[in-house]
Amino acid sequence: MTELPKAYEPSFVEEKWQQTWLNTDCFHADPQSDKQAYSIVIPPPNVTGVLHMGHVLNNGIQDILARRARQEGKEVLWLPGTDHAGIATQARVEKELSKLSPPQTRHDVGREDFIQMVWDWKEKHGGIIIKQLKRLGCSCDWDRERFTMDEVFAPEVARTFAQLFEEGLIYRGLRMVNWDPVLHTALSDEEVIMTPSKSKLYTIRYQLSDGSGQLLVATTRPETIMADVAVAVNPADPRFAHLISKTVIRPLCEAPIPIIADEHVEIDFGTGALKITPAHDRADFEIGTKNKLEIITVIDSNGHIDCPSMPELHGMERFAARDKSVEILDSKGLIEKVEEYENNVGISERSQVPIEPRLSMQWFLKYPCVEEAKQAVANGDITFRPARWAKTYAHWMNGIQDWCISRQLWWGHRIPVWYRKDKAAELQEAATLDSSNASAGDLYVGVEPPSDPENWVQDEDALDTWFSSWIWPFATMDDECRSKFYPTSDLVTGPDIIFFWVARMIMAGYRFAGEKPFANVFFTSIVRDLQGRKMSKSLGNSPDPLDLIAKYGADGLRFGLMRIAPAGTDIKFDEKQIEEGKNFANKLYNAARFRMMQGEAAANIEPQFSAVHIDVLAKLQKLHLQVSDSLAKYEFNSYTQALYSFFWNEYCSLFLEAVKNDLRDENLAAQKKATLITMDTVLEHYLALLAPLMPHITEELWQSLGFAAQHGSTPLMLSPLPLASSLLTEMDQSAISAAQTKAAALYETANRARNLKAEYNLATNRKVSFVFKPSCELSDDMLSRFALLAGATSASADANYEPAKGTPTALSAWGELFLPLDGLVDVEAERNRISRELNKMSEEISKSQAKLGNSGFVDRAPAIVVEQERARLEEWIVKQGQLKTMLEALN
RNA sequence: GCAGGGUUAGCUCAGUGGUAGAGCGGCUGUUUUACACACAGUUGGUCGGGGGUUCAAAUCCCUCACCCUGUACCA
Repeated sequence: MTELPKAYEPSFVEEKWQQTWLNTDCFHADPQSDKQAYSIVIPPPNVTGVLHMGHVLNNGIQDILARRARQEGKEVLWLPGTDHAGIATQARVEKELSKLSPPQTRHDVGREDFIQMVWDWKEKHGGIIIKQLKRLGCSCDWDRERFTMDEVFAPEVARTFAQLFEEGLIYRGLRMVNWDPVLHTALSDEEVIMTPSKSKLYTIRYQLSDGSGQLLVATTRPETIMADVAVAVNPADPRFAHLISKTVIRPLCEAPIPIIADEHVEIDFGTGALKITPAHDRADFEIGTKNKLEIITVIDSNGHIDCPSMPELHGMERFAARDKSVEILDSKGLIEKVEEYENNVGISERSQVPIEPRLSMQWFLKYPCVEEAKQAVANGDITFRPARWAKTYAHWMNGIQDWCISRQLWWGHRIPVWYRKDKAAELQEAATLDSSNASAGDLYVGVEPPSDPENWVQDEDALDTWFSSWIWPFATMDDECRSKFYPTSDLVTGPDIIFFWVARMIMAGYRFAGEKPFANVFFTSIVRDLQGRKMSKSLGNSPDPLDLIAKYGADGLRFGLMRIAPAGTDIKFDEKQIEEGKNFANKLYNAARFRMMQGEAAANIEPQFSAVHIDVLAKLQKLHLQVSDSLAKYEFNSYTQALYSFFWNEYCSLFLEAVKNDLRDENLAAQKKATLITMDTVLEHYLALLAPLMPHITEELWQSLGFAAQHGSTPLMLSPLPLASSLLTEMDQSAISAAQTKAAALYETANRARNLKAEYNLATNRKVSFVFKPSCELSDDMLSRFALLAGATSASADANYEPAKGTPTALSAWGELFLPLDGLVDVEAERNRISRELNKMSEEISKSQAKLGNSGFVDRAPAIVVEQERARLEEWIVKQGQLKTMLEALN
């Protein structure tokens, strides 16, 4: 007998197999293979990031897809890598600098040294997440790991820029952008989170220059008044028509400014008059441009007031300046009223501070291949799952705006643009720069620096991180790899980056690789805490997956999370679920251990199969179908659930309990052989079906149960999937169905017997005997399996059985069932029990009769449904008769 | 404002027109030689409210409420 611990200990086993897989190159993709290709590129996590629950879900799904594809005989590339994450990483290192004494900034260090520091930091702390992904068991081709700034990828980014520039799609210009005053950089619209916040709406009196009265203006930003260049009213507003083209006195930095007419002003909002501050508001900028108004800037890049002519405010932080300017206005008697007000404020995703709309010189991209990208999703060439995300995508694509791709950062891809030294100053002030300037020889744009670098000055800015990740699906591959594995098969990612990443990759794919980047996009759920909040570091509500792996094993974590991952809605994460994953692993381990304890079957004997053997094999065959079906529909929770319920309920609770005696009783050698063969078949198939989800424990058991040895030492992860069609080959369908019916009757009858025992308060292990007045032929085989399942010492069939008065009885698929208790039972109680059952039965019968008496039902319902109802009714009537007989026997 | 999703047992969730389900929890019993990370039994639901379609509605339609998530904004 094999000595094995009673409980499964995952950590040793998991790390052992992770090592083995890596050492034997199991995950390596061969572009020269003639097998069908299957490929996924990983959504590259931030190089400085650590694994969170979202990653576990995301990469768990990708691993299932990749491993299953290998089993199906495909050549699988799962391409891993990390993202340099410009802002996040730079901010991380700047934080370190600020901790020095005295605190330093990147400017103290200088560009080159600072970038070197980030690289050093990346070498030291980066890539933790890669180790964590390996610990999760991810079967990525680690030899092909890419980094968005490595020596292969970086030139591709520059090449992309250069090509788009030449096409005239990239230009530089003075535009209103989202400015982050803490990080000192522009942000794309997608990086700004509109957040409802409580603020105040101030109504301010602007005096007419001619002294004939005042104009009330409502604003939330009195600190920008010094930059007002006009007040606008709606031309259709009769209240103000007579004022248009008059002037009012700007209340701070006093000067006359015109009253203009513009349709953008809402008549019904506020006072109906809008102050125009082109330098500090997006809409005002447009109105200003349209009306050719001056642009006055009074807030600097730090978010401080820059207005020397207002010394009281000059240099103040913007929010302090707001209070101060209200104070000043109030002292002049210019505040009409102050109201509480809720409006949406744009918050920087990165620094969490309100962004400042600011006029600045930035690089922009007009997206390429927008139409193709739209069409691809609309016509199903690229499938989105769940499908509703296609609508979100279409909505964004229809309102698509030019992408601000420059960031005032040092860590990242530096913009590959050089200015002619003698013209640099002039060029950098130009309102618009594009390929026409390059053709004039003033600009150089290219992957390599110009050949005469001394004559050129490179642009200071870096590119938005997403400008590198949008080419990830093809720029990570060399030509050979691309010809085999591009376009990729599936992309698995979160819906939160549908615009940041997915949409942009589609456009880049069409533009640069001539084809869609992937055939399917699966959007995962978002993992939330039990209160429904998004998991975040600041809330501290995100469990560390590594802790969970330590506690429950990577397999347990994967299983538990996948089981609650619905397709389409968010997950509320509950650690209990992960514990169940661990319990399941333990169950599987013990079932395998049980098999190992039985040894091998005698060679010289014919196996004798019973209905329960055939039944479990038929259920296994069905499981094969459920698994392929669920995976084909990307329904990972139903895949997991099907695996769970087959193994725990069908195999362990029913089948194993019904066959245990075959293994114990030495007179049942033929049955034992059948049982061992069946156990081996089920386990072999089952481990393969489960392997994509729980790769470690299945690999371990594959080995210890001897399946690896039988297949020439092939590890499970490289073994082809056993076929459902290889099961029950020698039986026709009707024989299988007959066996299943027989097995179902056995299990159902055993349940009745257990219920009966419980009803009479007999402990599970109380030794009892059952007697049947059979309604069908009962073999000794079936009776002994029944006794085992029911926890009885014996069961017998006796057509002439005369029960003592009051003997507990039940109806079963096998006929009347008796539990003789030697007169221990109260006749009255038994009579009551049967009467209660009879009442229940009568209710069901009348309900069913009413239904069948309804012509609407009989005529319109599908024939099969009506038939079922009739059969049910018939069955109940028979049972009713039996119960009546039982009741009479008691009297 | 607009769009999408959700509301089913105490909890987490399945369930696309035909007798309301699973796991966990609760309660009762069992250390029966694979597993107490277990086994057996059992208790929990006007399927968010209202209306409609239908012989039949958790399921389809309308409406209301509440909760999410996007997205657009008026100072």
